Amino acid sequence: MAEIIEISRLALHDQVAARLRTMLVEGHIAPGAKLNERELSEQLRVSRTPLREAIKLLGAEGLVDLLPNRGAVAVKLTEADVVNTFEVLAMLEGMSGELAAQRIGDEELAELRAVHYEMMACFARRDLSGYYRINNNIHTAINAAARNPVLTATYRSINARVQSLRFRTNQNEAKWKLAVAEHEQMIEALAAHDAEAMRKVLVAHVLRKRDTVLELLRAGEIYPKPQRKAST
Amino acid sequence: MAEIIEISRLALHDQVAARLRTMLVEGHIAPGAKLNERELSEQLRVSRTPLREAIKLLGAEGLVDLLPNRGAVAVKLTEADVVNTFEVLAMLEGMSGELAAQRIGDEELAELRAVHYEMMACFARRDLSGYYRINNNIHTAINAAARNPVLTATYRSINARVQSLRFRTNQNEAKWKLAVAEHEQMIEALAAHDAEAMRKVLVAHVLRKRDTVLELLRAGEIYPKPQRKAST
DNA sequence: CCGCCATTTTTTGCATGCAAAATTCAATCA
DNA sequence: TGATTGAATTTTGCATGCAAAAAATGGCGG
Repeated sequence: MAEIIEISRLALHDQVAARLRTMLVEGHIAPGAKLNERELSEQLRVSRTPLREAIKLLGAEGLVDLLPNRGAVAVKLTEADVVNTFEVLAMLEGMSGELAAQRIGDEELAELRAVHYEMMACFARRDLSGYYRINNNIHTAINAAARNPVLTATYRSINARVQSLRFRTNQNEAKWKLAVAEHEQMIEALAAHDAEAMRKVLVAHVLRKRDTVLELLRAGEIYPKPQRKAST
Repeated sequence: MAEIIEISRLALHDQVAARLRTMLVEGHIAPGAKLNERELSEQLRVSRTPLREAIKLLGAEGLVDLLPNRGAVAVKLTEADVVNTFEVLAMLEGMSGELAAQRIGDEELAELRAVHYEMMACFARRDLSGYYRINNNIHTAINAAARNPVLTATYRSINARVQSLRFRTNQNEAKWKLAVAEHEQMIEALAAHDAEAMRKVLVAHVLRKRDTVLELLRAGEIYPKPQRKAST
């Protein structure tokens, strides 16, 4: 019964890491931009020590590139990086779906169905930001239903790297409808506990998102000229 | 032509991280053991700052558990952790194999075959440590042939978490023979560019290793009583 | 006018110092 | 005797300072 005080119990370097992560994912720090320690430490009102620890963490997560004696820069994914990242992501999502179909419980499925309808409401209203938010909840729920924390953490980490790109894709009507249709199939596959069907639809879903991102990247709408390679 | 001086150009925190990683993987730091900052900084002859950065890194890699205001402890995997980790690992290996079968080149295949025979030599001599070393080279080569750096990095990171357990498994004759037979199948599948066969044999291979590790864990040969849960 | 080298400035990397939290230990009380 | 509370010690977390490396600036020569 001593679980009350858990809020604000986060270490400073974790708070800083979370803050930076958001700034990177939401594009407040542009891809390719240099992360100046002194500048950021003043902006975030912390000393350089926890900031440096946070930056090292983001480096391990693949969100920034760490250059020895030259600091860190926000990763700027090349087309090849995007292809490779989504290749892994598709497989991880596929696996999540496969396991979720086998392991999901009735209550979870009911809740997921409810969230699905919420998403449909957003779609009906053409509320894109709400759609994105709920869509994310659905994928998180599927991941949770797979009952594998290692898988969940791995997926999260790799997904974060392309999250900033996903953020910028403007769904056109046709693609949006397709995505919604795929979500319908997911619910059906889960209800039927059809692992293979679930895997297939999720892989297809992710690869379609990859293509959307690649289109944008090729159109140069995300950033002028890709040149840096991502590491990790 | 200026790629000469790249050795010893590693940052101190990276050297420390590498050193600690080895100590953890090879069991020089026992699972569940606390990582005392002052103690380690004296032992490794560095100040606490780079040491702390290294520890944070290992935390992100899932090799140590970071407890707020209470330092870090070497992860002590529960049975559930082992099952979950190998579940992801099997899939990553399967994917590596699948892609490698599609993408491997003739020279690569020839080299891999050569290394395979080196491994067979170790098997014939019952040279376990040589076998382990070369076995690892083979899996690394397969991973490289998949031509996906993101996949390679992800696999490496997750594999490191169970590497210390793998280290301790004493192959019995029957299992060893089975593993060798599976390796034969891998070479065949790669030569035939049979992606599905490759995936299957690798998944089976990893899951068999999982069972071996689980046996040891259940026998209590690795550590007396598992209690801590791993995070990340 | 452009390029190259030396000097200054900035920035990163590491060490140390100090405060707060946790752990340990002991003394007191039930 | 055992448990509990409180002080002493240890240990973590963060800030600051200093040295080395990189970047920026300026001067010189072509």
